[in-house]
Amino acid sequence: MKKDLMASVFDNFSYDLVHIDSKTGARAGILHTPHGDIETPIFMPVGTNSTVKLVTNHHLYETGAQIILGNSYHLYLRAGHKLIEKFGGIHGWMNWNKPVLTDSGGFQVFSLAHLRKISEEGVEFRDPKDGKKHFISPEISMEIQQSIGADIIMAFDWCAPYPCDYKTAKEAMERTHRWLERCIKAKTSKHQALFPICQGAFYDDLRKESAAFVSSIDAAGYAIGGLSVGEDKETMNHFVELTAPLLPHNKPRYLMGVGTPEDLLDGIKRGVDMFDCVLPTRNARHGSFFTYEGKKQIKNAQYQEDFRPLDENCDCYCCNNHTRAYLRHLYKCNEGTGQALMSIHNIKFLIDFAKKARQAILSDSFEDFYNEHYTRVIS
RNA sequence: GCGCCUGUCGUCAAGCGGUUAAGACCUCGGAUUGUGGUUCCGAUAUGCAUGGGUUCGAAUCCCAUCAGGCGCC
Repeated sequence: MKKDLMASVFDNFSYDLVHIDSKTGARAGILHTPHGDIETPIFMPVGTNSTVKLVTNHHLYETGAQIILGNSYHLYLRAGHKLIEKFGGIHGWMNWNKPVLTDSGGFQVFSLAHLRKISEEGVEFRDPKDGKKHFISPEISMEIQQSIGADIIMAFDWCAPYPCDYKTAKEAMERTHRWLERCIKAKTSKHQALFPICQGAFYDDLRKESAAFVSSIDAAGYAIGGLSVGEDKETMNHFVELTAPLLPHNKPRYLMGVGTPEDLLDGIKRGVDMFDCVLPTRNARHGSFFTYEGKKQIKNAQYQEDFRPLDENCDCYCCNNHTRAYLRHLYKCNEGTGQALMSIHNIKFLIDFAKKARQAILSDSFEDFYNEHYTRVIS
């Protein structure tokens, strides 16, 4: 049976594929959105509760962030999407004038597994804070995300766990597809782009089927979901390599929830354009920081009298102003300023890393860039 | 000077004759991937102020010494 071509309606979005690296297939492009252009490959900082934890907008702009994430599930619980709508959507609410992407809450179906019940209709959640029950369906997720008003909104999907038996993986994928059709029908706003999400867990045939399904929909961009959920890197790379080329070439591809500097290299190499991850901010809160020589832990004794910046090749606010010894002191004293400064560093590190990768692609030398950095950047 | 009390990891401590000498903090190391996390995991005292003694067996009982606290001259 031939499926009718569906369209996720959107205005003011387009993607220019500027250059493809001749040796690797890595892509450089520009995604145009109502709140500005996004140069890809891009790393997008995560700001679940309409703030990138510990980082002010002022510093966030300074990192060169071109787009940030919010989470519709968490914003629905607090502060409430209707309240945010009254402030002109998330841009007015948090006073951020660049693009925003909201996740649908689909991932919380996976990450808060013990607090939910899934049915064909949708998912019953329990508020982790007060235990109160809530119900989110594809339609409700669209309603929430339209009120929040991000530029890019995500389909409400079912991210299967890892490991996952074939039957469950297939069920999750098929339901994700049905939910995608419901999302498309429920979405009415034209100033937002809805990204479908490819699922299929860790089965080649399911991944191929899902990639074909989402590609049959006319959308402004496409996401690869359900990866980086506990599998090893080799496995993840295999499924990115399998999936990415099956998605429309003239649209951006977003690998959800990834990742580390080495994951960015691996993803870009396989044709991924967009990444997001909580790691830079979470790691910063826990004291570890990215450098071009690998990840390090600021609380280690070796930094007690280290007068260097976190990374000598970084020009973030933190590296321009403070030493490792000072930052270590702040962590030892449990001063939140240290975490805030290191969050700025880690975010800028990944944003710059993606930007450098982009330059390498534009000069058709991404393979050299990959080889130069891959082993160094791994801890 | 006399009397009483106390001495267990860097710190605070459990232990009251048979324990692999708890636990907490600190210190040290490691995790973290569409954020329920300033979170989670792991390591660290062959030794209980020192020296003797009693006992099959002592951080635990006895004696001496040293150190600290309190009280009285």
